[in-house]
Amino acid sequence: MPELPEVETIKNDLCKVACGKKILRVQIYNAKVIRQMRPSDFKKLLEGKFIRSIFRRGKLLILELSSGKFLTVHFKMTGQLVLRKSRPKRPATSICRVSFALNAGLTLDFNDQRLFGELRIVGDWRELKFIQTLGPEPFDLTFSSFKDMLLKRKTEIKPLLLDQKFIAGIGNIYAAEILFRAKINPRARAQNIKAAKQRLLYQQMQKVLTSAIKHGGSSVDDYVRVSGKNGDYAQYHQVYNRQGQPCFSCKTLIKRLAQGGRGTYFCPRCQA
DNA sequence: AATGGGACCTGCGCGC
DNA sequence: TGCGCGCAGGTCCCAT
Repeated sequence: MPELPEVETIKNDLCKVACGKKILRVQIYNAKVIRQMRPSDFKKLLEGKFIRSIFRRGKLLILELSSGKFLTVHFKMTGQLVLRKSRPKRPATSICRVSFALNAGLTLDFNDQRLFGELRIVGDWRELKFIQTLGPEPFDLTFSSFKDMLLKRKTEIKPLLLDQKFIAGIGNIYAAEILFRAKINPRARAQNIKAAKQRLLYQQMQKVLTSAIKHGGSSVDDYVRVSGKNGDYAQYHQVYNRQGQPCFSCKTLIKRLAQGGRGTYFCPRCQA
C-alpha cells in the first residue's frame, strides 16, 4: 500500500516519462474513483492539457497541468499508476479504472482493485482539506522540532506515527520497520520515550524512508512501479508481516498485536 | 486530546 | 467442495 517511499518512487518514475507530455484522451471505466466532479467535467479539464510538473506531499501525488489546475492522485491501499507503451483498445486489466492516453503512443492506467483511490482536479492543491491538516514531511523536520512534537503527545507511538496530522507519509509498514530499528516498543507513550531513543527514532525514520526510496519502495500486496515492476525494499523488512517467525537479530518470535484496529508487528525482545 | 467504532471496497484465507 | 466470515489498511467521520 503506497506510503511515502512508494509515492515518491511513482513520482520519480513518472517524471521521467510523463512530464511535458500532453493528455490526449481520458477513458473512464469506473467513475467511483473520480471525486467531487462529474466524469464529463473530469475529462474536459484534462484532455488537451500538458503535464507541467509532478510532485508529492505526504502520500498524495500531484500533477501540475498547463491549465494551472492540478490533478491529485491518492492511491489509498490498492491504487497503481502503470505506463504502457502502446495504445490498446481495451484496458490491460479488469481493475483499470481510468486510462490516460498521452502523446508518443503512451497510455497511463490508474488501476485500483478496491476503489478506495481518489482522483481530483483542483485549482489549488494547497486548499484541499487533507493537505491543510497534514503534518510536516519527515525530511523537512529537524530533530529539535520532532522531539518537541513527541513530548506534547501522551498517545502510543505506533498509532501516532500513522497519524498523518502528526507526520505525513508514514503508513503501517514503515511505522513497524522504523520502530524495530529504533528499538522502541510500539506501545510506548510518545511522551515517555527517552532522549537517546528519541534521537534514534528520528535517525531511523530518515534512514528507513531514504533507503526504501532508493530501492523503489516495498511491493507487498498491490504496489508496483510505473513500469509494472516490483519495488525491492520488501526484502529488507525486519518485522512487517513476520508474526511467528524468528527475529533476524535475536531469534525471538515476532509478535503481532492490534493497535487502533491495525496490525502492529514487533520483536518483543529487541523492542522490550 | 485521546480513543474507539463504522464507513468505504474487494480478494483472500480460514474454519466448518 | 463450497459457503460464510473476518481480515487487510488510508482516510474521514461520528461519538464518547
